[in-house]
Amino acid sequence: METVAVIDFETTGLSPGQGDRATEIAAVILKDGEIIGRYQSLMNTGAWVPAFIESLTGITNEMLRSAPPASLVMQEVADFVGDYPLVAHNASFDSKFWDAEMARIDRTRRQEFVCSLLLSRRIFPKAPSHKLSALIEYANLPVAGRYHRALADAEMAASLLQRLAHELREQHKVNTVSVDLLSRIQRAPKSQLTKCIAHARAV
DNA sequence: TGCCAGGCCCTCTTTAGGGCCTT
Repeated sequence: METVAVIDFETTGLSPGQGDRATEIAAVILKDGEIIGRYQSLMNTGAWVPAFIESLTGITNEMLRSAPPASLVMQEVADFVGDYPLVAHNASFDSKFWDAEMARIDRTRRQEFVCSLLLSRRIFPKAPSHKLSALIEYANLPVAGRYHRALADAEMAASLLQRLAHELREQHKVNTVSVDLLSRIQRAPKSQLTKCIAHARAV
């Protein structure tokens, strides 16, 4: 598989459209099955973190007061991931925050997102749940740290992505797992999934 | 005025509803 950047945001809530902001970002560069680079930073946007979110993530308003400004962090992480395809667990969430925070520094995303949640639903249809923590346990992957902290979640999403690629190669006999194939699998209707994988197997 | 996420996916579906998943 090509080199990809697996990212994870912690935020003040669920929707940038409703005023929610990022509080932490992590990105890991995954190349040839190994993490070769890590970026992690809290970021100060001035937004208030609700008590529930403080409890969920362990990221407090006090911690963010001394964090670097979001504009600096987003410049750094954008430079760090470059043009590598981005991967996230439930990418519809992270892509919204990525695009919203990038727009604030007048930068635009060029690459596509791959979603490990959508892929898991297709490749591990029998998993009891497709939330990240449940999939880590289901696939017997190591817990990288505290859930709901950006670097730990990004590292676990990266190991999950590798396991999904392994499953495609071993169980579905796909010779070459590419980002393009993953993109097509995550978009494939269930009725066309077998056909999609069979086509990839022949390549 | 009043409400306030939104995309995916299943099903007792498609003229819809509700659960999952992210914080």
